[in-house]
Amino acid sequence: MKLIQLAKELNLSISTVSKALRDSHEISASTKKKVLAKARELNYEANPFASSLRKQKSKTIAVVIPEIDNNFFCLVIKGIESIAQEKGYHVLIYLTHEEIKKEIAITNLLQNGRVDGILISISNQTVNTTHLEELKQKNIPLVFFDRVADDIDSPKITTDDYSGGFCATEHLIERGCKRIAFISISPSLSISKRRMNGYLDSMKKNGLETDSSMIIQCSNDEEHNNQLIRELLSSTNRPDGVFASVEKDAISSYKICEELKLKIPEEIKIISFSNLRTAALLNPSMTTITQPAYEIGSAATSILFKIIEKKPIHLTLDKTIFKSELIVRNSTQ
Amino acid sequence: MKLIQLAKELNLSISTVSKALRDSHEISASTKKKVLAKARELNYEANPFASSLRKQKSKTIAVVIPEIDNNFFCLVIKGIESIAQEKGYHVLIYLTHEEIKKEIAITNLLQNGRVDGILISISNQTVNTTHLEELKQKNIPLVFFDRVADDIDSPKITTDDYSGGFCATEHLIERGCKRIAFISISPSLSISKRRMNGYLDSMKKNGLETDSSMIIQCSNDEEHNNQLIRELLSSTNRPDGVFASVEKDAISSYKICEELKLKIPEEIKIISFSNLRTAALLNPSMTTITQPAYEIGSAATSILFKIIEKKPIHLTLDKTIFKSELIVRNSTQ
DNA sequence: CTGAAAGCGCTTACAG
DNA sequence: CTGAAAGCGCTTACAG
Repeated sequence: MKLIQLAKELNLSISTVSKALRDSHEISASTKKKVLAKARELNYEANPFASSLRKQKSKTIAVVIPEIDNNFFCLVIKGIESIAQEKGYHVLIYLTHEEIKKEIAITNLLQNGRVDGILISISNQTVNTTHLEELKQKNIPLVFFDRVADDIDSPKITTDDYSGGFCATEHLIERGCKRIAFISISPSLSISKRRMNGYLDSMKKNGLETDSSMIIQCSNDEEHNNQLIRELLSSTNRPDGVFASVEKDAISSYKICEELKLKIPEEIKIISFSNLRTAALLNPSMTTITQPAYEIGSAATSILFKIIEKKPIHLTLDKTIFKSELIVRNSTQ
Repeated sequence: MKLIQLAKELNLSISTVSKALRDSHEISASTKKKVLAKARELNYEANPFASSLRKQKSKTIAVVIPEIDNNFFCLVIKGIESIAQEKGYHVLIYLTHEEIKKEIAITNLLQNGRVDGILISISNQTVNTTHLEELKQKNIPLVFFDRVADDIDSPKITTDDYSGGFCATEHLIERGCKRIAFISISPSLSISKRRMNGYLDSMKKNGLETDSSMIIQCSNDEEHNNQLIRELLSSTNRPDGVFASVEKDAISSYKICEELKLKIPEEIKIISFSNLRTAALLNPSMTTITQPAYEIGSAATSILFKIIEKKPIHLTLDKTIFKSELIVRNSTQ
């Protein structure tokens, strides 16, 4: 079903039909009515590529994330989709699998008009950010969420990661922990640094020692990470508290504790940043710092649309920092 | 960066440059080399809408699913993405939120060339399938997975749902359950019927009674579903076994048992279709029938590409049925 | 208020 | 082997 066919059916020119469909003020109400009716009857839908080519707009946004089998990112996508659907926009999904190489390949694909804007949470290998700078230079609207690139001047939606790191550590200390192991995401991520700084400051404030043996820097090799956690938890001076930056590592820690027959929370307490729906049902239920993932997704998307629509952005929106919530459960009892 | 600019830089016509970029046999090796080098240098990427309009191909597929905050669908997407990335395809995501109205709106958007193919798992409200039939009539490649529309002649990737339903029930009966409550997804879904038939046949085979009070037909109103489960579990002749078709309802059941102080598995046993990564860590760990979600996603996508590329499809692939796995844990001990 | 025509940026059949 | 030209299906500035 093309415009020309629709026009023939109506005995009108394609110009008139096209204008009627976009509700142009040049067209009479009666013509509009006839055109709309016919279009609906024949289920006419404009060819998206012809429209996009002509209008230089894609009606599409891209979401670039490191992984998808993770409740945080799933909920973020849900939030993104809710706003995009409202705006009649399409959503492309790209996974970097935590590889900078893939992230660059993806951003290259997005350089030439395929999308009107990009929402991105960078990979844990992303240190050099020239590929992101290039998007900026091409004036492609760009909004970061959660894992942001500090050196790029674009809106950033995050949670209060320093304070999350600090409060989680304070909580463990209040519950009697003295040797607290911090399991980091990649240390190069600023989100990871902020969480770790919160942890370090809380430890220092309470006069507790931290040494490198208590900080695990995770890589992308899951098995290797588990081995590091296993070694730490089975060492003679093992920690009495584990603070995981991502739920994946908390789950690993639970499994390794079971393996080593370490009792949570009696022998070791566990806390984690997590959006697990089952946190309350775990054995024992897990204390979490939970981010408002859905809200992060929808807020980032709203800001992206402000840029796309060239609306003014309040400076306060430009660096939106959501609060995360400490939910105390039995793993730190 | 447009083709015309690239051509000027190279002192060649745009035809030649275009052909060189697509490795046409009409172009000399030396010219190709020069063109490729320059294109890389200037980071040239063809305008996707111009290409798509001209070639009548979008290099994009759509994934239409009822929800995303669910481990099954997350893993499916991961499987889909792996194949799409390999093929250089883009992936659009659409959520129906279990609403037939949204499903129809989405399929209408996909009628006019926006995608080269569609992967869909239908909403639980989808009984009438004319909107899917229309896609077929427009020759848009279509592959169903998990929640399939039986009456549409398209490839369908599923798991052995009847046998999953049967084995789960047999397992509960072996463990001593006599009154087993089946929590269904929407009854209109064929996947739901198959699971329920497996349940019913196992009950009958073992001479156990089933009455309608033991079968909960879930709606899209989460709170209402929970209320139904709560009423059932607090009734005087409550079940001694719960078989949930989706993990969401199993999680609700766990929570309600806690609320009612019903001990799992002593007073009530629970089994569920589920891809929860934390199933083994729940209190108690949950017995699951687990579907190979990632494989379902990648298999469905491979078949979709066979259709897109007009390769012959073996009849055996057309109705691929994966095996799901019964993983016995403590909730049915 | 309606319509003819140009043009978005590519690709490809055809001419040379 | 290279290039001029048509055309994919729209939208919109312009003419009438």
